[in-house]
Amino acid sequence: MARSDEAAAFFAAVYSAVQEIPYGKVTSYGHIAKLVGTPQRPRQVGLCLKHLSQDTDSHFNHDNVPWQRVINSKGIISPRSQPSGAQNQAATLQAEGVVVSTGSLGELMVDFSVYGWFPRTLPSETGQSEEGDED
DNA sequence: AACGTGACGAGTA
DNA sequence: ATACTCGCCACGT
Repeated sequence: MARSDEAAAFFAAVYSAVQEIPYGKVTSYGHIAKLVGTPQRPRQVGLCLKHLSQDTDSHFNHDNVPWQRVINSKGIISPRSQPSGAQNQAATLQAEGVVVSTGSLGELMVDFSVYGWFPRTLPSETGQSEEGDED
C-alpha cells in the first residue's frame, strides 16, 4: 500500500469520524485523531478539513461533512490565516444552535454545554475544587 | 526535488 | 498560570 493510499485512507477515516459528531455538538481535532487511530496527528486532521472538497459531487464534501463542529482542545475555534474562515465557522455553528462568544482578543470560544461529545478535561474546568464530574 | 507552512496537542521550562 | 519546543506529515511554492 503506497503512502498516498494510506493518506487517502486517513482522510476518509477523518471525514467519516467527523460525520459522527451530533448536530449542535463539537469536538476537538485531537479527539478525531484518536478516533482514527493516529492520536499524534491532530494537525493532519485540520489539514483534512482544510482540503475538504467543496464539490458536492465528491463522496466527502464541505456539505455532508460537519467540519464546523471540530475545534481545538482549548475550546476555541482555531484561528487560521484567513480570519473570515473562523468567523464563517462560528456563524455556521451558531446556525445550528451552538453558542459562541468572542473574547477580547477576538478568540471565538464555544460554550461548554455542547461538549457532550468531548473526550477529555474541559478547557474551562480550570481545576475547580469540585470535580465537576456530574453525571 | 527541497523547503517552509499549518483548521493541533502534549511536554518542558 | 504562560511561553516556548517538538512531533506529525500533506500541500504549495
